[in-house]
Amino acid sequence: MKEITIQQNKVLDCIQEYINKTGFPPTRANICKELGFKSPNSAETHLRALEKKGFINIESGTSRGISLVNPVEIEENGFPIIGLVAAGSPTLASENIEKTVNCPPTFFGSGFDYFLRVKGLSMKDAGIMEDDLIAVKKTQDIRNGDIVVARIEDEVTVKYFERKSPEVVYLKPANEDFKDIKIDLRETEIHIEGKSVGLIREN
Amino acid sequence: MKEITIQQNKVLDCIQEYINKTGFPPTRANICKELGFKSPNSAETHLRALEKKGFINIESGTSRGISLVNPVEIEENGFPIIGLVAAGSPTLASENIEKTVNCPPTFFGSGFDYFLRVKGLSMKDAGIMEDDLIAVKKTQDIRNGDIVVARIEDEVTVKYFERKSPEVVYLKPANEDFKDIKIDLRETEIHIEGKSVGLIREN
DNA sequence: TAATATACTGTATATACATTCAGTATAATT
DNA sequence: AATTATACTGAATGTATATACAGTATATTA
Repeated sequence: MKEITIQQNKVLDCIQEYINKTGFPPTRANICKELGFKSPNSAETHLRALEKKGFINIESGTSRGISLVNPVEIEENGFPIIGLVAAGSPTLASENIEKTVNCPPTFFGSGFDYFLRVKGLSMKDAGIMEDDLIAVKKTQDIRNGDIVVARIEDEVTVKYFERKSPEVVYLKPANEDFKDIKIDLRETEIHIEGKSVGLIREN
Repeated sequence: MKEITIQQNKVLDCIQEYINKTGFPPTRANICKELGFKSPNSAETHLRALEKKGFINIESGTSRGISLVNPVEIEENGFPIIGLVAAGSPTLASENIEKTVNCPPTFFGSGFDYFLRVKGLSMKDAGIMEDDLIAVKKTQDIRNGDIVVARIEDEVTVKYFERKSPEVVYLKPANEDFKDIKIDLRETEIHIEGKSVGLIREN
């Protein structure tokens, strides 16, 4: 597998996307339309180059006869595990990523963005134990009773969310040893990083 | 999704196989060759029927414009989910399999064999809640404190395992509302189906 | 009893598509 | 200095392909 040029890579990505979108490979004309080429021969030459370099196969004389040599598996996307550090926002910056977990994006239904490793036992009665991995979906669509990943200043916690009034939010632990956190939005800023849509426990 | 006829099903399978083999959908002529039809219209009418019944989409005026509505995922690593019924051994027989989950075999470290859907809250203090999926590894290598899937007669339960003496085994729940189960091996037979090596919670 | 769905063969045709040929231009090799 | 690869436009062409139309036949439904 030789090196690939920027344009050739665009064509390769275009083929992948087209297949994902439609279920069948694109024609030369389709590729031209997607990438703004004005001649089908532009696509043709790129396809020949990609074939020569081993990225695709072209079935001669066959419409849409393009097949990817190494099809990108739909679940090739590893999901990052982010450590729940006491301070700081859980960012996707690489220095915060413990490792990545290979699992289908639809593993927990509607999709999620990353895993968060839980510290402490404040949610133990919700079945969330120390070192569990919470599947977090980045969203602002939070309802009362949802388990959210919330950030107050630099402190990140996982708690039940409950909005009592427009100004008052409660973050409730699921452990009698911990107390509810009452937040007056007029005094304190709160960031909802996302909500928990699933859980994985290793060992 | 209406009922499908035998011939239509053959055509549907043919499309799936063709895509798996070549990477792109078949033409009417391809289907005819595969299934022995002598007229492209044979394929055409079957395709129209399949489209009408919702099994495929056909992009009009487009060569090979067939796409499967429910593509069979290439589940190389599908693990079965087995319902934990009150009675009976959790077998891998297809009638007991809810569905399969696509995840890497090494997801929980050393490997596992199937998922068991948990009923009841007897292990709630161990963070195992109703409807959680326990990753079960079939093994007899059980140590005190392991969470095991045990079968007594026809009853299957998930509990902590503790062997007090060569003749006495305790199955301990993680919930104060439940009592320890004491088993005298001289009186009662106990089968260890495996032990829990991980957990998944959906939603 | 007429209509509709299934299951085919066989012919015909407009067009969707692959593919070649002729150019232009730039950059990297040899 | 001559190739070779990249990166395009533009036009032309044979054929691969979808798709309609005309039949034949059986079974099911209204």
